[in-house]
Amino acid sequence: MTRAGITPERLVQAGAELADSVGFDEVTISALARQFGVKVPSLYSHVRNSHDLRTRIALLALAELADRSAAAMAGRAGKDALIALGNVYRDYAREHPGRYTAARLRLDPQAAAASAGPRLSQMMRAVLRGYRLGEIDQTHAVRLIGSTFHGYISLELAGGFDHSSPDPQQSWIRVLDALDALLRNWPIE
Amino acid sequence: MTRAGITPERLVQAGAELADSVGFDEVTISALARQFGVKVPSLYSHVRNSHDLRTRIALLALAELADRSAAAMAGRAGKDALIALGNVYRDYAREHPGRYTAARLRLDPQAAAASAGPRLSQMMRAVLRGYRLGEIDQTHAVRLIGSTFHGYISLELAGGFDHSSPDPQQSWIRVLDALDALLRNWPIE
DNA sequence: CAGCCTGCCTACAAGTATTAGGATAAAACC
DNA sequence: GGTTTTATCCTAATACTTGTAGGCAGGCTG
Repeated sequence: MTRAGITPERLVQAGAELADSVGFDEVTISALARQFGVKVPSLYSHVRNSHDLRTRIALLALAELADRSAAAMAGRAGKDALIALGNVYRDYAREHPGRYTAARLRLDPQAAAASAGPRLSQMMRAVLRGYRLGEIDQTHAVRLIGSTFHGYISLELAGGFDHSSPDPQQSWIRVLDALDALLRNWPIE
Repeated sequence: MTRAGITPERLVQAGAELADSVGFDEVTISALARQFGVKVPSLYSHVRNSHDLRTRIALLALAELADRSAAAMAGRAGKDALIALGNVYRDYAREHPGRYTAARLRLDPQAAAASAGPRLSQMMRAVLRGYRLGEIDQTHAVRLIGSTFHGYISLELAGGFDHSSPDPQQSWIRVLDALDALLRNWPIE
């Protein structure tokens, strides 16, 4: 019998595309086997188990996100950088909802450390170099920005803004404006 | 054989508790049947299917959240109200992580309309009465606050702040401060 | 007390995850 | 080029989940 030529990479790629089209939760070993025209147990030569597969998709998503972020951030600072980073996250989530969800998968510490996650954190800190914040306030600010980005994107993705005006795009711009204003004028207690 | 005395209410309650202890995704008809010492198909007399069960848990969570919010908001305004509402969300998520996750389940339009969701929206808008915002800006602000609350809580719940100082509690306070400052000084374009 | 309904049951079908072990195509080696 | 090895795919089997169909009997209703 001719071999299907499956590799872990092709599996992860197909898994990522499947996630984007039917949702990350629906990414299943069986569905992938069907797609490759192969029996289910065959995939266990390439991937340890379901969790392993999902983790790899998460790693792919994190890497793609970090790459896009780095490209967008290059040569920008201050509000420009903030907007660029925000748009990278939001656009990625809209283009690849399944992968964006995957990127939020909780990784075990070692996998997390080896992932592109730290690179993303650095990008966030880089944005803050354009604002004058103390060491500790920088951490608070990273958390605020991360929360706001993620919160907005996840609500928008879940359809939370579907049935109400005004245009989410407008709100997004206002959110970025608001974050910038906040960082420029960080409240000191 | 003696009857187990199962009702939809008891099922949903047990499901909510199960969600809090092992995660909303792990709430399964089988697990509940085991817990009630009953065969799996028996539960289908009380609940239409798995989706129905999950929806009901979501409705319970939304109602609890709305009740707590209403209680906390009574007699408060401005920053006080903002902080109270934020803490309700955060505390609820920490006490009942499974239910909080359930509350974010996407409901079909009719279920959503009949849920406590609208009550929660009203609460959010009530907070904004303490700040002077135009009609449209109010919607932007609702989205910003909702995003920030949800984003922060979901990152904290996912353990995103686990391995870095400072204390998340401090960051949370700063986030609330920041939101208040922002609303008081809403950027006009 | 008779009958009916409801709450639980058994039996079954289908989908998914995972392990064990076998067969063979393709690659590696002499 | 032939042989050995390895990796890829297979069948078989177990277990768990959802869901449907239909049966039996405990307890309420007339």
